[in-house]
Amino acid sequence: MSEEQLSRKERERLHHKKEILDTALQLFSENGFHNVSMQQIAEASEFSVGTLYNFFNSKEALFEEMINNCGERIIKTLVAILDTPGTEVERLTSFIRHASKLLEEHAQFIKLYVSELGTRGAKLSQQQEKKNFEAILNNKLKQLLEDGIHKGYFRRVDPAITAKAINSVIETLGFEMAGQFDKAVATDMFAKVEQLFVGGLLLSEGK
Amino acid sequence: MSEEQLSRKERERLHHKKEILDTALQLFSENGFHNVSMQQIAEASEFSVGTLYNFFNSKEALFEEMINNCGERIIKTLVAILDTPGTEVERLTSFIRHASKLLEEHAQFIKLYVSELGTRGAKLSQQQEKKNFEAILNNKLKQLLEDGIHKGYFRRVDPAITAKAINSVIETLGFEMAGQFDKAVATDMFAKVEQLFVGGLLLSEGK
DNA sequence: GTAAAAAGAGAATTATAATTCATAATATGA
DNA sequence: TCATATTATGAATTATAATTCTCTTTTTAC
Repeated sequence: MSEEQLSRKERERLHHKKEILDTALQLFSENGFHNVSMQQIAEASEFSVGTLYNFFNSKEALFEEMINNCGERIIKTLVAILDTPGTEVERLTSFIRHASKLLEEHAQFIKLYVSELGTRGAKLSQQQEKKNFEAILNNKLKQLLEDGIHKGYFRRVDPAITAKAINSVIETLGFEMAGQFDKAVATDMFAKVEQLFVGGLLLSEGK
Repeated sequence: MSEEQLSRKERERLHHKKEILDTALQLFSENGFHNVSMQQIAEASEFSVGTLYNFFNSKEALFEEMINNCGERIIKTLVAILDTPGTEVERLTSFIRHASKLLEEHAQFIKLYVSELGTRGAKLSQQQEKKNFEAILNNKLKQLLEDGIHKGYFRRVDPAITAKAINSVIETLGFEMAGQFDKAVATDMFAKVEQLFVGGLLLSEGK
């Protein structure tokens, strides 16, 4: 009932909403929540301020919807990668490699997420559905590491901290690259991350 | 001429300034730059708004001075630790261990720094002295790792990325703990970070 | 003890930006 | 084609908060 059965009108409305959200993402991630006005979003998206309020109850609501929207998409992709069949080593490797591509597409969002939810997180997550994207990912990765250790692939490090470490680096790199993404540089960096973590964790690795 | 030769009045003034800066740090790091008004800072520091403007030209200026103030102090401590005599292994270990204590003292600031300078960094650093604290630290750590690799202590990982990884984790942990710091938890976490990195980097480490 | 200077106070001013709302344009269906 | 309903518009309203400015209090120096 909610899949294909949308009237042209409804589809159009949804499309307009998406346009607004995309514009907002762009602006917010370049300037931060407080440095972007509804006016600016209106101009950039070629709608009027009134129309924005037609779609969203408040600037805050617009922001939250945008965050959830993007976060959902990204997390789905990453979780899918971690759930791929294969040994833990292969999956970890694949995860790090894919992160590079994902950063390319979502660098803007990641930057925003990290920088706004530092001071905003508390308030945000209390109110609404408390989708803590980072936590979901951390858990998933921790599980993978735990399994890998059990099966004797990895050294006996702490899975939780290691998961955090891996995610932190990825986030930091994404952060740094946002705005001036260079595919070659990114690929190279992530190869080094892979070497650092996968190499550092493997029991077999001699030198 | 600028060390001890300050009149009581000057010392007092400096002390007042410090009080304001401390209050500001507290408020800013709990709520973010835009969610704290000069009014609030005035009330919390028990001065009037007018007096704040007596000390600082603008809210922006107050913020920047606070950031530089704190950053300077922290970076000095960390660099000192990295410059301590001893082998690279010892120094890296010591660095990670000290980070825990440092976080305890400066968790608030670190949180603020990370969350505000994401969207603000560009503007800020262009204008003024461009003291990029993170970069300084990263370089120092990178150098240490490079030396350690040369001398055959560490595996041949990429020093720059590894430095970034270590700093990222420390930052992330600091971020998470800000506001609800628990010494025992912190110590434990950093022991695990140490195990992960120092253990993972050492060539000798068999299991 | 008093006049000049310095520091502090906080109400008034100004600027900015979120939100509302009366009006206009557009689409729908008979 | 016209009446109605929907959607879009952007100027007007309102709220908030930075900054200024005049007045008061305190300190200093004679």
